[in-house]
Amino acid sequence: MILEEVVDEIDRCLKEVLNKINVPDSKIDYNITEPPVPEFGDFSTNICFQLSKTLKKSPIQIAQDIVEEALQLCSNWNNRIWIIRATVEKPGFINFVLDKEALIAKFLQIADNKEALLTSRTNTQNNDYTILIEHTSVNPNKALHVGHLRNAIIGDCLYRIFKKTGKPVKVLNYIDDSGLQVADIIVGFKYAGLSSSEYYDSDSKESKKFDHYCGNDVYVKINEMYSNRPDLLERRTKVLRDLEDPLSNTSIFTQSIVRRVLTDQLRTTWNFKIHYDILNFESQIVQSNLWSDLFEALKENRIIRYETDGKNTGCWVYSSETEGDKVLVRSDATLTYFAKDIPYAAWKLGYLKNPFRFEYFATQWDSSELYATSLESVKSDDDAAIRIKRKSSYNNLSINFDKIVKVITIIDSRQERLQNLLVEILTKLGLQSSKYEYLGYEPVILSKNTLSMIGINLEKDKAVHMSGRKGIFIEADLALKILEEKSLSETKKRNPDLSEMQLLNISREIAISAIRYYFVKYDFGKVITFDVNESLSLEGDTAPYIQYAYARAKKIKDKLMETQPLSDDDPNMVGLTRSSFSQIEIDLVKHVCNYTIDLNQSSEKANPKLLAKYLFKLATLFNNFYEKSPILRESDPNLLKLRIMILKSCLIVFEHNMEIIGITPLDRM
RNA sequence: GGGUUCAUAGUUCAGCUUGGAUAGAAUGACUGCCUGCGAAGCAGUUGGUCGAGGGUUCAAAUCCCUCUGGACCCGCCA
Repeated sequence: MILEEVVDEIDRCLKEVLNKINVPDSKIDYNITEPPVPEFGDFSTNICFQLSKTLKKSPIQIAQDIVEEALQLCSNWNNRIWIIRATVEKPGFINFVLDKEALIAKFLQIADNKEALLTSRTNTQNNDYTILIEHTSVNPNKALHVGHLRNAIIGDCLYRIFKKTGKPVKVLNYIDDSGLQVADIIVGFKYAGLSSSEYYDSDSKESKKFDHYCGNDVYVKINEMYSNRPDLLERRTKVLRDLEDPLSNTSIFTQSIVRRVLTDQLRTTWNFKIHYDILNFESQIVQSNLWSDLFEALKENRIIRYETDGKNTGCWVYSSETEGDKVLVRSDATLTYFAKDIPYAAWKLGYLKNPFRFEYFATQWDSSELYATSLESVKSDDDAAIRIKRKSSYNNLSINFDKIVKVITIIDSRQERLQNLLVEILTKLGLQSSKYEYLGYEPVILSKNTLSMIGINLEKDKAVHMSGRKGIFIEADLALKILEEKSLSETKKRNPDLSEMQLLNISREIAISAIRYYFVKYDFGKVITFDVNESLSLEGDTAPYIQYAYARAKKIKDKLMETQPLSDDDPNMVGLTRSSFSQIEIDLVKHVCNYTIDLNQSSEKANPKLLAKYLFKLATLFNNFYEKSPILRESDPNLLKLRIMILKSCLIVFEHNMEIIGITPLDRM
């Protein structure tokens, strides 16, 4: 907030200078940034380099002219409140020095004001729109592995960023309950003699979670069996066909299996504090009229064509300029995977009439309600096989599809190509393609060490991709468990006075936070090599480091409250001069004041990584401050007041930012 | 073959969108600091011709081209 004003002030001065020397400011693309080292001041501009061509003078000459003459004549410069002086530095930079006393004085006025610290002045108040985020979308035939977790956590952080910056947002989770992978386990249960009842009670502590059982045993086993049991492959084809009829025995059985797996999957994601609003079931999208409506539109607009010769004879095909031909409808009239995505996307953007109602599905960890798509026609209350805990009526949730301004889908980068095609088609249908964004991230792969832990030994020192089919994966639940144990032993050492229950709670929160932080701090374009030992660390650039800094801050505040209730009199600068506060305090104040800028950027770029970086730096600066600026034994009352205000502001920003990343603030750890 | 993407310290990564001053963290190794607001911490040392070559520019890790190496995508699979 404050720093935005400072930059504005500099900008106003520079604009006036440009005006004086008759250069239109639109022609000059300069910036105002923080210089690399503190000796160069607090802000810096490259404007002289940009001017040197048009003015035909050397940058350093221009810099001197500006600083010594032009600036002195500016009305803005004479009325300035933040900048003490401007200096010229060798190649041609102009550096500005911030008035630290002014900064601190202003800071003291807002340091315990949440509004001022957390709200950007650029925030608009128009809430008449909705953003959709779709993430997780794991096939309901297996447990989530750490790769799925990356998807879910990125998506969830985005949701939290939008929510915290006041943007209306809903989270979707697409459930492919009629695809090949689900069919695989159904074949396992129905035709390969694998039991589906053995693990029925997923609440019992003894039994394995049903999603683990399906993914680990059934799915892997059935895929092994296919190679010498061709009859099972035929069965699968039949299962897939049966699934097209929602009232078939196979469908009803499948629905019950899918619900059980899905419930266990959600249990995992809820452990990681991930929020959803709607589950979209593919089977219902297939049953709805979305496809037929869209199919007509595609034909009418001549976007697809029926192939009468060549290798795609008998298929409906889309021809892309860049990607060649893509089959949408096979010669046996079934839809390809890609085809199913189009009406779905078009529906999300409000292009097709919404056929669904949203039915209560469950209450989540944050006590919000989760809904599922529902088609009135196929839903009957005596449908005993569909185990849904019916609450009351259908709709506490309403989405106005006319107000959707953006749909963001979080996908594995391997799907990016298909998504490109999808956008192409949407554009041809007349939809604004900028509304449909997909955010591709590189996958999570497993290190050699980790592979050998799950019984796979490689001769070469290489990491490999996870594969549900081959049983090569680390489940999200397992990663959490490993880290929980690791942090429990640490927590135990440090807190001998706490009960077992308290220790378990604390170590659990640490583990969840550590994993969430780990998956957001990397760039989307980076392949993450997951290693059970190295990835699950508790020191350095990790969530526990941040939590530790927070716990220190919180402890001081609690002690202050006990000993000397904070006085409410107006904090001011009386007795405080530049020499009384240190560089560390200024750096920390500047960083705190910078929060809204980073928050905005993170929101605009849809990138939570920036806030992870911000948070880590905040913790580092706070730890510095903690070491060098004692609070409880500070005797100078003015300095004490300043430090208390810094402490308070840090706590506010810590809590806000930690909630976005999903790091639990702990008083003790 | 066509396309996407990555390459920066022993290791894992920031920085590249929008070129700017001495390329930053973390971790590892080595060394200090707990009778002091919690040492999951702080301070210090070590460690990089930013994959190679060329081009544009006053200025290139950053932009453009070529090459090398890795990953991924390119089915009437999903």
